Amino acid sequence: MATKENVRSAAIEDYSKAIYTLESRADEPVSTNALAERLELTTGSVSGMLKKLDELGLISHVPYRGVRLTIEGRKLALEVIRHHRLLELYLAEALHMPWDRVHDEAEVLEHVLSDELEELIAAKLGNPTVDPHGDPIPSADLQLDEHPTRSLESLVPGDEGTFVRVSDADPEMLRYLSDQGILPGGRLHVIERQPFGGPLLVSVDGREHTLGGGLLRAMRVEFEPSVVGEASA
Amino acid sequence: MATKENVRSAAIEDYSKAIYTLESRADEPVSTNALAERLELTTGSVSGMLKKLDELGLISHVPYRGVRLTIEGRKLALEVIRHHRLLELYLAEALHMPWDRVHDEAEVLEHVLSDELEELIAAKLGNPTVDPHGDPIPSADLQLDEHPTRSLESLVPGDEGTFVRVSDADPEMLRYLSDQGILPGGRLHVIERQPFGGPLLVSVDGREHTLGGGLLRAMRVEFEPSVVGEASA
DNA sequence: AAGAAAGTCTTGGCATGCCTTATTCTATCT
DNA sequence: AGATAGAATAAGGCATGCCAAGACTTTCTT
Repeated sequence: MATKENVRSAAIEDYSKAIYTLESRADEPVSTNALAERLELTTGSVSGMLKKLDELGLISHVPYRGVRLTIEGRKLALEVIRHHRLLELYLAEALHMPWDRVHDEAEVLEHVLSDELEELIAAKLGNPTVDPHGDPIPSADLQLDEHPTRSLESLVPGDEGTFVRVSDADPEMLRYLSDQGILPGGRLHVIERQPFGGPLLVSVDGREHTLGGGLLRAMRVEFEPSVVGEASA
Repeated sequence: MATKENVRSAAIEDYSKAIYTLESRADEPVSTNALAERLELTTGSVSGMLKKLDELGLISHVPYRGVRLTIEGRKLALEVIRHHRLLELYLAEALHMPWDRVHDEAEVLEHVLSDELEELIAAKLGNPTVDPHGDPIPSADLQLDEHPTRSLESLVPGDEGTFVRVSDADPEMLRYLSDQGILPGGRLHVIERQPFGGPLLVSVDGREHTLGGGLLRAMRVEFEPSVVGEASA
């Protein structure tokens, strides 16, 4: 209840964003530890900051049990995520910054983007709904629609869909993908799967590639409404 | 000598920038008081910060005598000024932000602009040399060429030149000028001058205007090489 | 199911950066 | 020399981070 409006700082925004993503991965309270790992801080620091965020009304924190965002907190997180993804797209589209570098840049700019500039950018881009990595951009009123997607890890031979999304966390990975000409929007068929979590042989837009390791976890495809492929092993 | 490289913060950059502009107004050391006023801080804060800037090798500070930027300090100041003016121009040109608002926005962004983004923006703009208010933009290697200009305050009837520059400090003033269609690049003739520091009757691009008060101090004109008007009263 | 070990979280003390106010010092003007 | 304006210092606050010590919880063992 004691929501103090307009208390923001880069740190507070980063915490909110991190809690948001961790919380939506598995819908359960986020642990201090998980947060510390994600933010690359010590648990001590996180613990102290959580107390403050709670006082600010952005989270509800049950000691030793984890935190959840309040409505206010979620709003803040989505604002920052909107900033981030709009900026990523803007940097890529308008300034032709390579997509493996937009993330780090946006990470800083997201905290200083004014509402006015946000609007100008969104308008310039035609109110886009996804960023260069395929991540959905929250709308101006902070609605976020996540399409259901599946990571390549869960696919089996014969599955076929559109490569729509890839984690923006690892620039190397992004650079590799664009070098290979594998880009969101590409049509993807699974040809063969090696056993024991081995690589996947796929074709993307007609060209064959062998993808393994972290790539399988980072890349996600969307199936068409009708064709719902089924995983088993 | 004890220049610690890469120590930057928004505060440090703001101090450097402020010292740079105050120092170049009248070529003499900048007083703690003058700085405090410009930065809207107490002299106590400024005094402490100057000690630190001195230790960082950005200024040389003679207690009770004022400060001057070192080579390093000047470099930092010019970098920030370059950022600021490039951003102002970019916001105005590429995003059509009204020119009375670009200043405040740039004031924040200037501190977080990466070298890479700076380059992309400069390239996009075609390596421009002046910002929307006519302030010169330091080049990539931090050369700044200030053309000699004269404020309207010093003009007399008959003088004629090009309106090239206006202070970006006051949004109201900028809004007023653009409402009147008075924009940098305009051809300006002085028709009449009221006595006792009164207003000036001028024509800009053929339209007559009466300009007085702060406007006369904020607006500057450039004379053509040959036509050097002379002031007297 | 009790107790110990392992894992997780909080607390408290400390550091840094930058600000404020109150006080003291210096320089200069008369 | 004394008044006064300007400048420096001291002491304290807030935000955010760190580390180390201790408290709590979960899990493992028997």
